[in-house]
Amino acid sequence: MKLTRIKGFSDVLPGEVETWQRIEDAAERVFAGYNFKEIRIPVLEKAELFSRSLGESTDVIEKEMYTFADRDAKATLLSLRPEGTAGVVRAYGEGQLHQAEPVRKLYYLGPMFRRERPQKGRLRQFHQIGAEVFGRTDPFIDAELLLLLRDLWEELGVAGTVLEVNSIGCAQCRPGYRAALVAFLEGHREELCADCDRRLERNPLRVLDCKRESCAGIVTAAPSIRSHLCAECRDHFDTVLGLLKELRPEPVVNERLARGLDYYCRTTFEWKAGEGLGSQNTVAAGGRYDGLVQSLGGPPVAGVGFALGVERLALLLSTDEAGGPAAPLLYLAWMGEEAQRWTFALAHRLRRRGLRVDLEGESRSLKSQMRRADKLGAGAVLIVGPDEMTNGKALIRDMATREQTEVDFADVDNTLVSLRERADQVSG
RNA sequence: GUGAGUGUAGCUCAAUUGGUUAGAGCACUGGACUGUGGCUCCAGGGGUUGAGGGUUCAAGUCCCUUCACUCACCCCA
Repeated sequence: MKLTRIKGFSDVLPGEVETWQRIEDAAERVFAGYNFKEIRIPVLEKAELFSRSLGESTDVIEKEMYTFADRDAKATLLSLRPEGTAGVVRAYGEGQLHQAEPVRKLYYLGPMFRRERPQKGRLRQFHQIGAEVFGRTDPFIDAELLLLLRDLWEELGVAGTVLEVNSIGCAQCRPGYRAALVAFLEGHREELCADCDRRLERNPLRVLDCKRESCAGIVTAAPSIRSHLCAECRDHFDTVLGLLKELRPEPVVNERLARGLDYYCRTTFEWKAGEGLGSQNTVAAGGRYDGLVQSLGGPPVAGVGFALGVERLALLLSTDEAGGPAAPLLYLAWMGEEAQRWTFALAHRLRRRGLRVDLEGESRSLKSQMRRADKLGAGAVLIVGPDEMTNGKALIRDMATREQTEVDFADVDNTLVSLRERADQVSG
């Protein structure tokens, strides 16, 4: 093939797509139980929306966004969305959603785009399922989101995940902590790795979760975020932890858990996979972003949310490939042009009555048609050849029992429909 | 953006120190059974050995370039 997909963009082929459907179905069920409503937002937005919300100097903005000039006279810069929160926040403010009802629980799913080097669990077009809650400042909603995710894992049969939580403070207390942390790290500057030296300037909290042992050693002695939280932030975090007590597995407080995007405050969390994901092992992550809506020109309402990576979740599920139980297939085997035309019309009638039906388009031996029926997993095969056409009777073969019965053409439709209904009752 | 690894049939893999016409299993198609599936047996189709160049009497094999993929770093869901 000369025309191939572009790097980091992948096809989801039949066989794998069932896993995605399972994830999406489960997510929709769980969201419904928590009274979330779906929102659908554009894939393309003004570039400014993302630079204002994610932070000008984040890697996502600086080097990972697909940004290009529109064809209008002003050549407006547009970007393929690298994440979902900014767009949802924009829609919430623009649609004046807070006027009618300030508290909104929204979810979305769809493709996101970041031009990174692909690796396991990371593509340039990847898919997220996300949730955003507006107008709730209380810690109960933070906990509710985490319980929702836990329910989703349970619904999907995902095991071995670990929840890490932290509080990174608010606009009042974080600057103080940041200053204390920077002061501490400055004292160890020579011992830090080159990456951390850069982090110190750009996002000092990121030094805390450096993977290098040398840096991790230094960081153990660093000032603790928890001791720098203001009274309100500490109360909020303690309440969240208290509400999560019954969560299995119990969350791990990780004071070194930072966030890459600028808009987060207070509660942050990451849900990590135990095995099967390689180094990109965060399945879902999120946190609180109380000032974001207002900073984008919306009303002063609080926000909390998360996003989960569908590809990563699919990697965790693909091992136990329990495909959804599709309706049993009825296969129509025909021989001769007359029978072909007759079965073609029959197939259409049966499909309109809800049956799953298939048949060949070109003449093949009955043997090969039977082989195909078997391979396709047909529950029953209808056989019509020249003999049946002259007799006005068709053969129905039950593939499991190998029993065949003869049915008048006049009764074929109803017989097949009731056969299917009986099969549904047995399996359902 | 940085580093490492891997490219042979649709898939998983062979091919001796460089040596004839690049093989096998699975899958696919057909037949054994002129109108009946799973098992078995037989046969068949399918390859620019990722691409381009070089060395050599001779390259899947050695060298160079390039492309693709994979993993890790960075970053992040």
